[in-house]
Amino acid sequence: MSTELPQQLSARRIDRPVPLRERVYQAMQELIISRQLAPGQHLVESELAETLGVSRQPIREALQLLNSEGWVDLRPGYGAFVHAPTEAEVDQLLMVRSALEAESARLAALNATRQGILRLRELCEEGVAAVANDEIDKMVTANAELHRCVTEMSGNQVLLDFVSQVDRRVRWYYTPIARHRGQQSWTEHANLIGAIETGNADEAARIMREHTERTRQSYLEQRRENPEPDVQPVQTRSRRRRTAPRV
Amino acid sequence: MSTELPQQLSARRIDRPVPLRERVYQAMQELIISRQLAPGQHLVESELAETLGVSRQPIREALQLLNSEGWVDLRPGYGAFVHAPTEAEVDQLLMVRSALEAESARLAALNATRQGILRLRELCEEGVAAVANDEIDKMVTANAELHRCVTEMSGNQVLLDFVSQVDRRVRWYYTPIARHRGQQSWTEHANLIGAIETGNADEAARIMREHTERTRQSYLEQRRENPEPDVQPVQTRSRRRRTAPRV
DNA sequence: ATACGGTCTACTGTATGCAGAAGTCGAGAC
DNA sequence: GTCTCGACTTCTGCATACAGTAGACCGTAT
Repeated sequence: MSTELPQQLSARRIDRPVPLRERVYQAMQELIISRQLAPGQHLVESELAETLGVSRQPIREALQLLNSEGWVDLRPGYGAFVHAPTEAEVDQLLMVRSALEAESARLAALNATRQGILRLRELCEEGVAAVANDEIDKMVTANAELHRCVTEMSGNQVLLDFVSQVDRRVRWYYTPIARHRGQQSWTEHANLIGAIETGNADEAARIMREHTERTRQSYLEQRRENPEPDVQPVQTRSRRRRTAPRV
Repeated sequence: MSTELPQQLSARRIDRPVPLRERVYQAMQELIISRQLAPGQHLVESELAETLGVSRQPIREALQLLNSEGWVDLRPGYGAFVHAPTEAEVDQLLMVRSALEAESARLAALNATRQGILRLRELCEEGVAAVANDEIDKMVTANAELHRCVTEMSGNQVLLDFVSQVDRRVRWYYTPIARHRGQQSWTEHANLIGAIETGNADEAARIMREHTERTRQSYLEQRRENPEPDVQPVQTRSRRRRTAPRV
């Protein structure tokens, strides 16, 4: 081997064009999270295809994926519908999140690195600052980042996959009412980081558990105050009428 | 409404024909679990289509699903490959399982019903009997059933979904070396049931945690004895040669 | 031989076509 | 007016067709 290409391997392998199904998946997830596609809504493949400018094939594949992650329900023979979570389901999902996040914290305490701790402290400061300035978006972002960082520090890739998936759905359900519970949340984060830093696994897990459990309680309270604000009965099959309704 | 149909609603709604993609999914999962499709193997869509007697479309949809659950890896532009778990990944998956199963036990203890306990005891007896008679299959089945039963008793449907998914994969990875650890396992199960019956949530969670943790340790030991028995390097792209190789 | 380059083929990604199912609308019977 | 029945429409599920690409094979030059 005399012809060796310069060691610029950082040039990164050539980027395969991202498959359409991926981009459709991303796009539709956005549409669902942003409520442009309402829960319960019937997703007609041909409409989506036209809207996104692709054929039905990538749409169908994206729908499969969205279905398997709980964003849409695929009813054989009837098509896809945006998933409409029940109150009980959200609660259950938050419980699962609790368990997984607690485990993350436990493992993170065992695998903590100096850089990791520093990063956590940074994020914590960002969060506190965001609360002080009442910047909701930054708050949410810092919170998500911090939790993700903890899970990454667990060193468990499989766990990271699961938690990411659960968290995305939690954010979808929960974000509309998230702004509360800002102050206390970041004190808890600080305690958590302390426990992780000192390698106190059980303590870290306990704190994380209580932390996420409080989030769940907060959700339940919110729900009790304005119960099921948008509980349109899932229309069994919302066909478009053949002729436009008279105006 | 004078014409009311007899109250035989138990007749159950008409059964839509199960979509092909579902059956393909089932079939392929079987093929993977039974090792007829080896880890790392390239799954050519047209071959599968011909083998199963359907077109590529349902195959592709099934592959999407299998991919999202970690059974196959979809490499854009290169096709589908049976997932080849690394040792680390299996370990990590077993950790996640531990956390989720422990949570199941905790919740089960809080929601225990008389019937549930009875069913658990039944399964436990079956398991003990299977061990006594050295019936591997029955052992595995009873074990799976028992764990599933516990998760069902948790009353958390979301949790049940996750645990089921994780358990299926664990069984795929782990079954070949499962037979060990029979005896002690069922004593632990008995203790677990006791804790659930008395509603001792923390105790139930602790027992389940240690129980599954021991399973993980057992896995690690097995691996240490015969490390990576079938670690064929994943062929990057096993094309079929144009002309059959000369015999 | 060994290296290089062109052609060719197998495979994926995407689009289109077709059949069947299920709801909708309207006309006719009562 | 209300009910019933049948044609129509729209949608999904599945199959097929087409294009682009990446590797395999093979001849040629060195």
